[in-house]
Amino acid sequence: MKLLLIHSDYIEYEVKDKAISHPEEINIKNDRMEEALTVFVAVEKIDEKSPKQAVLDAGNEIVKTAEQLKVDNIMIYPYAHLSSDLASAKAGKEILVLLEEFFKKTKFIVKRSPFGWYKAFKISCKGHPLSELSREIIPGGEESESLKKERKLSSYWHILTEDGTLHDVGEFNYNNREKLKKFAMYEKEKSRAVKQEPPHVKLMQTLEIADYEPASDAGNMRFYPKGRFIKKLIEEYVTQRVIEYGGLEVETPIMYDMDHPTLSKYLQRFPARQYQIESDKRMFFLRFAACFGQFLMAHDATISYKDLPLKIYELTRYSFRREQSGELTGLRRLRAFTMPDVHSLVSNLDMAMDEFKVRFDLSLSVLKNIGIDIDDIEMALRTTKDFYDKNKEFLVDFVKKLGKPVLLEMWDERIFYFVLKYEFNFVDMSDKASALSTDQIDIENGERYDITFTDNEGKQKHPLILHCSPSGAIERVMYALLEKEAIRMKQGKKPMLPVWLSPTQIRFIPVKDEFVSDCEGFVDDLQKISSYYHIRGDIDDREESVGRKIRDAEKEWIPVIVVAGEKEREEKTFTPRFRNDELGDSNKSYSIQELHELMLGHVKDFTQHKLPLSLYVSKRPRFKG
RNA sequence: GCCGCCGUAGCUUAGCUGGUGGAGCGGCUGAUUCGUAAUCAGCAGGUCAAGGGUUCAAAUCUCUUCGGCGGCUCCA
Repeated sequence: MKLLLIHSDYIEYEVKDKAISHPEEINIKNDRMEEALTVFVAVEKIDEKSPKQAVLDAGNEIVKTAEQLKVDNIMIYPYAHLSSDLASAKAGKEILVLLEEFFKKTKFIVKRSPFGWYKAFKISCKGHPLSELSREIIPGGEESESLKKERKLSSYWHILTEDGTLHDVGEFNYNNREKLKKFAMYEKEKSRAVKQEPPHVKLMQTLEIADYEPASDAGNMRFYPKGRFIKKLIEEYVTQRVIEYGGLEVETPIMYDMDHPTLSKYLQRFPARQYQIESDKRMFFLRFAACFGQFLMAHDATISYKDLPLKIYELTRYSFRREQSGELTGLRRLRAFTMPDVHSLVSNLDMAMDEFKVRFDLSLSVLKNIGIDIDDIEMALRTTKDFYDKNKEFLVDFVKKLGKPVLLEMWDERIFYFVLKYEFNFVDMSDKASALSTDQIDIENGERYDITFTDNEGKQKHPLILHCSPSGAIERVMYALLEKEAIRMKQGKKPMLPVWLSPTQIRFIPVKDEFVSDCEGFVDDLQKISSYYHIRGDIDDREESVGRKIRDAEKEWIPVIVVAGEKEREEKTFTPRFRNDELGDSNKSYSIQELHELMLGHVKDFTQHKLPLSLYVSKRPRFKG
């Protein structure tokens, strides 16, 4: 049976002449239905063998679509032209009647236009992506291509534990692994319990980190000074780690010719997802990943096997994906995002697997140091059955490294360009999972881009390519950090960004005007201790009460607050308010030198920058209420 | 993109069944010089997201567009 489903504002028809010698007898010559799913049906030979099954399969498929579209009305419309292998007129009519009866038992209101007549009809199609669908129903057993693919994807979800056992996702005992359960359910069922605005949206605004920009396209954010600074620190940290790992940092264009022979093939598979721009009558698309520039560069390079693994790195600001508008939320998913992407060209699968291990450690370490721990993430491994069977030990090693069970998705055959992929996913308060770090073993693009290296026998070969983002999109890392703090707030704890990411690390509050100059001296002393390590202090010199200034500093999540007056001027020691106990003891006194050492422990491994704001709080504009 | 909800000063918001918008925070001015989460007083901020319609009269009803959120879909 062939179906053409049209989500229509209305469908109306008028019966004209007989199309076959003995058409169905009719009472009404015309009819109309509003807000209907119009189902054009061609009954085929194959349906005659098992009419009931055909009706059941078709009916269920139609119900599924109708529920998705939230329509109540269904118009069944015989339409022979959909098939070249039609059932007999008698069988066709019977099956359509059965189909109508199928719907009479459901909540839907169904009408059927008569069989065997030429009819004039008018239809108004809504025109959204789901409004026109075609389906092929093969009764019993065999499913349509798309269904088959879907089924295949959904039936191979497992939990892989450290002992190497594969568990069924549905039957696994999650016990204390609530987040893994949520992640598995999110991936498999796409189901979620909590329905609310993600808390990081309010936080990114009130902390003056980032905000929506109505004058741009949705999903293109503005970053306020503090947000830009935090983002820069993360960007630089990830870059530094990749360079230490051996990545060669490059920069490539953000737009590419849509007609370029290599790229156009790639694009044709996903035509609707890019921004397109015109320049001198040529059409360009904005890059949606760093791959293009790096692959084109590698294509032109002369590479020896001795150079492998060859690691090329770029931090794209930005990559663009025209995600569906309904998918965009805060910093979680954007249309313009900053993506660190390091590719590694390797000679064969063995080298790929060795390299994969190195990068796994890199990703885990990068995330951990940024402030996202193993407890905050759930891992997914995605691979083919073939790869799994041959390399089970290799995969289980990653589970052991992580120290907790992971979600394993397995395909019968390779559907994508990679044979193996891992992701670290952050699961937020709304049970939504978002991928952060990821790495893939790509066995297609070396050839597609005609990248070659010379092996030790002088032969030209295509490398395999690993695609890794050690942190995931920087904006998404910020989302994860904020969501993590939102969870802490809900538990009644004080939220805080990691010290190295806090724009102000120590806030000095003079009790009177006359102590502002002393505070300037303290900030200066802090800076003089080291010309390399910058501990960022500032001064709240506003004409406000001390209580008020402390309150404001707390609202800014400043890790250390120091009130300075007569005592501090005399003794040069301070009794700071530490935001948490790990930073220091709020009942003890510290000298400037000791405060510096305390802070240093939290920042020494990261990139160093001075305060990106005015030293004086009184001289700062407010970017957000 | 689809379905649903929402959009009042920079921010948070009051405004009942239509009768030309009130407040708190923030900002500015003045007073206060203060020791660990909000000092006091005054002033200035609003084509009620934008545009059209209904009406003597629209923040309020209606339509369209834009933006945000939730769900669906999607996530190479």
